[in-house]
Amino acid sequence: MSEPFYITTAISYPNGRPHIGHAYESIATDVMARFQRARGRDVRMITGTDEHGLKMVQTARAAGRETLDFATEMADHFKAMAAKLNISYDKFVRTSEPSHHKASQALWNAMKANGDLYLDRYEGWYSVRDEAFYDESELTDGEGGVRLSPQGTPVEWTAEETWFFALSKYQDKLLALYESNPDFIRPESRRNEVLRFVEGGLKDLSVSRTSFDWGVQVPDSDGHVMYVWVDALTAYLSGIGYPDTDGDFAKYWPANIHMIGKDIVRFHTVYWPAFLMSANLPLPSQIFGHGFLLNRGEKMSKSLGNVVDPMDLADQFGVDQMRYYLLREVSFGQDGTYSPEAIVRTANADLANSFGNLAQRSLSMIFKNLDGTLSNDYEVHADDEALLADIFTMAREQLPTAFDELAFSVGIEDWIRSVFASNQYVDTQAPWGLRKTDHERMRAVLMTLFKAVRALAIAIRPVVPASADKLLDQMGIDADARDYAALADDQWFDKLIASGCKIGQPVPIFPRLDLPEGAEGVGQT
RNA sequence: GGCGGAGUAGCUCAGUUGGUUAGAGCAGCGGAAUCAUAAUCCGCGUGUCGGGGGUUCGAGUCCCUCCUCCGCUACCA
Repeated sequence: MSEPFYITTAISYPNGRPHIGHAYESIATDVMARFQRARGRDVRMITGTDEHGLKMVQTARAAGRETLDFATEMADHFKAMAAKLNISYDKFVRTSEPSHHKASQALWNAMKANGDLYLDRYEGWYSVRDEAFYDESELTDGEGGVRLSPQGTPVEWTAEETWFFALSKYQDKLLALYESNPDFIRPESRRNEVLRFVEGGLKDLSVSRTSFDWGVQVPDSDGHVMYVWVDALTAYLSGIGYPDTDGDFAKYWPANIHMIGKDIVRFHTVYWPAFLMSANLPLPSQIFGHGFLLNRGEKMSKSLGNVVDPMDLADQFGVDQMRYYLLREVSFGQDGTYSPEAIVRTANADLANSFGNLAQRSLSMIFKNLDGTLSNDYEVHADDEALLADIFTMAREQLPTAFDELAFSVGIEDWIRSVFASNQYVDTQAPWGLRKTDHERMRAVLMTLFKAVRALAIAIRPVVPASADKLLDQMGIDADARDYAALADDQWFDKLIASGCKIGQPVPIFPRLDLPEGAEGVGQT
């Protein structure tokens, strides 16, 4: 059995429709999942929605809806986005599901059994909006004598009985974890921030609420629901069957990667491992905090009115074009910026002009000049060997090495270099000239190109799965011969020829894009 | 305030442990070719490497300082 690989996106808070940031995270996670599948790993990918907490109740109420009803509608939007963007998740966890409640309660009981949960009284300035208590010193005065949190939300003096998690007990263990697993938190800059935070001392964490009931009931403690983050993080466990520790859970836990946004790094790198240690569960290998996407360099916000619907972007430019742009142009881990012009420019330059056209011209010549027939009984020249050697080095070594490190833009750059090399090869060999002067040599060149295009398509397939498949379909490559095992198979071409494969009139896979009407800033901005 | 990151060609960025004339892609200009989605290929960049100072035979690459932007964090009226 192949080695398991478990990866998750963050469990999104669905008090609104998904935006481009959600799309970005899902795409990056999906590319990693597809890449690992291609490498032969037994992949499990989980995504979902974190539906509890007062904010959901309030948002639903403002919309005149029942909370669960509203949550269901929003969760459906997230599912629709995933479907549209070709996200290959195995399970979509909704934290409102009974099975998830059961998992959260099991985790709770495990932490309690370890002596890390205790009931106490909490008094302080509480912000309903932030679901957090603040110290007196953090507050500012708002209009009409209202006290405001650092986030500018109103706070009220609140006293309630609450369960605490003994986070302070775990300070040393967490620091030891970061020390012995330097890659536990990535990228490096996030790791440093967390280190400093934990070194500064940890206070016990309030992990239950009594002011509302939309959440997971605390076991044997009427009136208490769990703090949203306790049950949200548990989704990574419930998604693979916990508390049943056999089956999928035994196979996939601990997770290889939790992919999250940089804004929730602390919950995942401090609270989460502490909860797991408390429950005596193994820890995930890595938490990766990716950056944010900026719209033309500006932060997205509802007030600026520049929030982009990923569904619209996909409709305008194409799903694969959008996936490609986000991974190629954004250095993963850092913030990135996008604009219609940039997406169009990149998609046209790389996908339509360079790669799409390479495939089109190659297959077209095979169709027209060789009647679509493939053959392997030609004399190989040094140029042919050099091109294929270059491509295989990229496809089998460079790109995989980069993708393993989540350095998607680096791997894609290696890929596009090989595409450039292939176009250079076409022009240098000029098979259209050989057609008249040296038909045998032309055949060798076209067969070399066929092999080149296949390897290029397989290499980039995790990023642009639908388009790559459309191309490989036209090339007669079996659906199950599009992974790394296929790239390592020396016999693939002979087998393909033996199957009697014939290349038909090719159809372009990446259309050239035009800048949509009304897009501002044509040219450089 | 503290800590950390960033500031390199019009745009987006690479630049390893300091070492030959600072690189890539895109955009732009010129040329070639015509198989192909008017796509491709070749050629063309005198950039104050944020400012200043320093160490060194030699610094984009180390040290100091200042400026700007960003992140985390602390606090004061």
